Amino acid sequence: MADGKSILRDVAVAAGVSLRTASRVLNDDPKVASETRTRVQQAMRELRYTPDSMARSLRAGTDATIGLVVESVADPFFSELVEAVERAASAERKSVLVASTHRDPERERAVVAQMLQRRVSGLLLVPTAGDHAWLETRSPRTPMVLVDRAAPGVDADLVAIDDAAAARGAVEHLLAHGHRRIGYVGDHPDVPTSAARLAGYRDALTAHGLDVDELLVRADCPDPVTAGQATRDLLSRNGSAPTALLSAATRCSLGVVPALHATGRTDVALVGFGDFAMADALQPGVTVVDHSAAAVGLAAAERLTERLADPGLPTTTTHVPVRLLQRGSGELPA
Amino acid sequence: MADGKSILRDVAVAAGVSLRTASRVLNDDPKVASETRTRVQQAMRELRYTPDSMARSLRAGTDATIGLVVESVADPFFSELVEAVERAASAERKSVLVASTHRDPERERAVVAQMLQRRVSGLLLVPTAGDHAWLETRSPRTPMVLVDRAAPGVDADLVAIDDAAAARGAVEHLLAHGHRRIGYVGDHPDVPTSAARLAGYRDALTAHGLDVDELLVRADCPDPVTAGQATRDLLSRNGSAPTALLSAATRCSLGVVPALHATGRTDVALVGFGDFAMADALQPGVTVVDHSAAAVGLAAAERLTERLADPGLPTTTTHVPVRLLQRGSGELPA
DNA sequence: TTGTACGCGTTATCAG
DNA sequence: CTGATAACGCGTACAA
Repeated sequence: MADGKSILRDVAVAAGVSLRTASRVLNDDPKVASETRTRVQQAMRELRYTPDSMARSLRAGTDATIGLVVESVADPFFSELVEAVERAASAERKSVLVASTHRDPERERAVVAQMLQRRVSGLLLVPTAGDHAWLETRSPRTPMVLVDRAAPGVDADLVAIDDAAAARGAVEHLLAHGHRRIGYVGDHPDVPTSAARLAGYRDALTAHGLDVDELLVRADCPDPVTAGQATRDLLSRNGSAPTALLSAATRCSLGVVPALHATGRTDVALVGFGDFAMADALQPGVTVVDHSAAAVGLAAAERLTERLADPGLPTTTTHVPVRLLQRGSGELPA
Repeated sequence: MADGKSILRDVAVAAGVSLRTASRVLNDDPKVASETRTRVQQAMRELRYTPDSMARSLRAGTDATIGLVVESVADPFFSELVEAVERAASAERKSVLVASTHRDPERERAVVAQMLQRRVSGLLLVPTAGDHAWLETRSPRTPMVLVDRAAPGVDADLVAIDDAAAARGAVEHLLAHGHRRIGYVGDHPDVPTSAARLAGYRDALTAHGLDVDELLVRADCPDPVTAGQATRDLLSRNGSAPTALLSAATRCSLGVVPALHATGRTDVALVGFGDFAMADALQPGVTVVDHSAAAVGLAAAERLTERLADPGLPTTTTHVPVRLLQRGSGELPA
């Protein structure tokens, strides 16, 4: 009757057993007479007993929560990732604590510290750029899986796409369609992911016997605005303008696409990294390397579950496959 | 040295004071000699002491966490909302626990129960459709703010946009541009938000002396696919096809826009509810009622903070203003 | 100003 | 199979 404020001791008293026994029933301990068990369970129901997660966590030393730290929860890629992680976590009856770094290493340290302090059972981290050796000294060696990119200075599991291979695939797609002057618009190479994509781009070109024209490489676009500007710059190069572009991040595509449309240069082939809403409603549709955030999130959550089960596991790197969604951008105009 | 496993007692011993004093320093209790204080703080630093949030929460009876339950974290609207809430929460030094209902009332009950059980300090809830009287019986009367829509059967704060007014504004925009046959594509009216938008649509039309042609109303589109189909249906009505459409949800726009483009009917004026990436890159740009999720999230978080400070506050409804982003869709073709 | 002792709700150790 | 009792790490009456 004491709605909600019923504690395990109340249940024990009501069922006429000791606290320990009530606890056993709560934890499905087999060593309890089935008759006693049903009596306790009945009491639990009548008292609307709800276990106190705080107390359990304090006792257990760890909380049934997984911490997820991404760049920005609002980013379409990461929000899809969050969703996948939440799905996987809830299947494991765990809650998800989220936080965004906004690419700020200090904020990253703060939110990670907060989560460790809360004794999350595991941590899923999309690291910012820069050294992460400080993570090695994390007090309770909380199981951790790096997501989407590695972090220099830390030895931990990593779940990501094979960026270099994906970029190579994208470039090869354009090459196969006859393009020879392929521009690159991407984020700074100090983000490992971006560096790998740029490397893949270069590799694909040289593997086909082409020189990389550095003037066509704009690896300095952290946001849509600069990406749009870079696009206009590239297209205005008289005589040496690219006939195709590789946009190495969704964020970049969000600037490249409008720039292409605004300048009327929809004849320029485009392959983007990461799918986005409306990509196929545009004319022409944008071919994308579909960087499934859901697949990455799911794989990361699964890896974390494995590690939680056996903390002694050697650290591994898991590459989530990507696929190219062809949407009619990519043809070389006659 | 005992890295991370240092507990407050260790600090006390190291500083040569009692546990009580160490606790006082930790909580910035003024009643402690400044000399003693610095000694304790030094000890904390040397031992790399980190307070155990679990223990504090257990003692305090409530956790420095706010629970946020939305429809789907991956939805652009809600992910922006989550981001805003997280920002506001971190300013209050609180963590955010997220969960998605996926519009499933059972899942909603489960995740809400889980959060209450975790003793979140407050709850931000985007309720599913249907009765929520069960929420009134929540054990510890956890402070709660409903977000984006009301929930029948619960008396709680609500932070949302004025859906009816926003829909009226959108329709008036189209009327002002000369349209008289305005179609409606939206979600089911059993979602209160949708019902209000539909009502606003009707009101605006009747206020202008127009009859509502029920054949132009398709309030049965919960997803982009059905919205796209509805769009094609409406446009194929010979002689009575609409010259303009109101898409009452971002999800719907994601189906309406491609349908318009695919059928080449870009002459049909469109006003959408909720902004989305690429809305202005499309030709013509889509005019939208900008339903700022960030503003809603922020306002909700602020309201929750107020209520946490004073649980006795009367419940209120806060309407977050919306604005119309004109983007050149809406003109009546000559 | 500082210290002692108890309790938050659970689980684990040991007896019986 | 079951039951007293001691922790988990911290906050707080109450006393000194």
